[in-house]
Amino acid sequence: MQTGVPGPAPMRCDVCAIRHRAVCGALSGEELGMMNAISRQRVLQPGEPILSAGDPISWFGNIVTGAVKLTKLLSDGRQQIVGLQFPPDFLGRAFKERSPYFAEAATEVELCIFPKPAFEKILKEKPDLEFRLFQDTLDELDAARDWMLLLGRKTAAEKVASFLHLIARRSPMIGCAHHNGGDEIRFQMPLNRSEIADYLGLTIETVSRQIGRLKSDGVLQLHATREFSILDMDRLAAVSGE
Amino acid sequence: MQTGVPGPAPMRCDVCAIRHRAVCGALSGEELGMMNAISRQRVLQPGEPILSAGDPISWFGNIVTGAVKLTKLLSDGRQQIVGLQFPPDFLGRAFKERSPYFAEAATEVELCIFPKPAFEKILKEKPDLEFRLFQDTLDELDAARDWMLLLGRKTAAEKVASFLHLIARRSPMIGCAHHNGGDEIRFQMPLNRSEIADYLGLTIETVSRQIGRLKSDGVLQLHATREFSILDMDRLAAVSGE
DNA sequence: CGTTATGTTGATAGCCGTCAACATACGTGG
DNA sequence: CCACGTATGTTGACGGCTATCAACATAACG
Repeated sequence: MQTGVPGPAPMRCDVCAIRHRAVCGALSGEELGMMNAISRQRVLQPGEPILSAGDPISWFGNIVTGAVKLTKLLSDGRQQIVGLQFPPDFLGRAFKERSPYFAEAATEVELCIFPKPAFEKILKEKPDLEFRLFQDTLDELDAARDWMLLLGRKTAAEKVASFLHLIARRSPMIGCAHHNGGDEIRFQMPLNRSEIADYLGLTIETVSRQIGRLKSDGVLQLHATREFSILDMDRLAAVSGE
Repeated sequence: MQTGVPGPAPMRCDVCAIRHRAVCGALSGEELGMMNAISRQRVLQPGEPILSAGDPISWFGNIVTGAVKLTKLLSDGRQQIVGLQFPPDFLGRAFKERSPYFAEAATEVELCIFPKPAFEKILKEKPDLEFRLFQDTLDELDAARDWMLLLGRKTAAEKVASFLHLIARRSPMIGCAHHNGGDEIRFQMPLNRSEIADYLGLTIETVSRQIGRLKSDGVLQLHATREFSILDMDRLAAVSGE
């Protein structure tokens, strides 16, 4: 049980839900003790900023629960979400002084954070940790390229379907899945309509209309604005283009 | 001087144009000898395929000269260029059995290639090399996210201006810059109109029209369809959105 | 010089953005 | 608990940007 008091707690890592899936999975017992010593828990509310573009980076972190969005802005305010991260993703741009994007809590978020210098020291001493981060970065790059295909070439209908398919598939890992006995996939949407639009390069109105169309087509059901049930996963996949 | 005969040539690396800027820059003399021993030169013609999505990856490479495009396809043939690589970029998806994208020569390309197993062996033994690749991957991820902003939120005019600005800025490094005495930036476009369209998420007609508009606005001049001079770099930057 | 690939320009259509009105959910304080 | 205000989401009408279709021009190449 945790104390609720911030600061290092003895062997907090032992009960950590993402212990093995996060980058920490690359560390052995002793090394984990070092991480435990320098790490702290932090809870963020929806909309709370984590990093601002151009900000000096002073710490890194793992997402324990919740969803974090990475955004970029044009000077006139147009916005694009360039990354959406969930447990057990690593947060922060290593080896760079300043963040190239904004990071913001989309839902309530629990982070396990560690100071940049201390983490970079461990990184230098533990090649396995660096290797793990490298792997994760390669996977992120693959995901970014998949998204470039979506942004550049898919229609609004395909974009929305692709996004819902993505969230539905990953909902158990994300921690937003709801089960109601049947085998339909039910989850709570971690983003509001405006954020979905910013992720897909669309407007809120178009997102709303496309969700409405999928609803009237019987592909999904809305229990509340953010409570989705996918009734026909195959059809959702078919509509998503690929 | 090279012999033209494929296969390892004694100390080819010593005269390599990208020796210090490529990942090889992380290697010392002895290690470079190992790379030299396993590497071969390969020349590709424009349009020649390098990797197909889903293909088993059997080798990696550095781009010595030319431009390589990474593309992804939807099942109905829609295409998106998800990466554009120039000297001294590294080519290939490390730690994955199969390529997540197609790679194809855009111009004539000189590669320095090495077998995957041999390279991965050196990678395991030389943390500096892995670190260098990691850095490059992080930079690629940053670039991919910049492009996501362009694809999702920029207008056709801004997309074309951004792209021309990118090529103009990097033309010296890319090796397509032409100097004609004055300080105007002149270069040979490494992509044809269709490829530019696939990079920007547009059609060839829209690309052509936007280039035409920049021409009649006095921002640039066309000496041939692929010979550009940027007359007003500041205005090009201004039109590109950011 | 003919043939094909590449690029340009014009006319038209449609998808999606914009503007606007309305609906619903949420929170706060009376 | 209800009244009110605000934030979020939906729906409709309309317009503009960009895709599509088509014709033509230019370049590349044998």
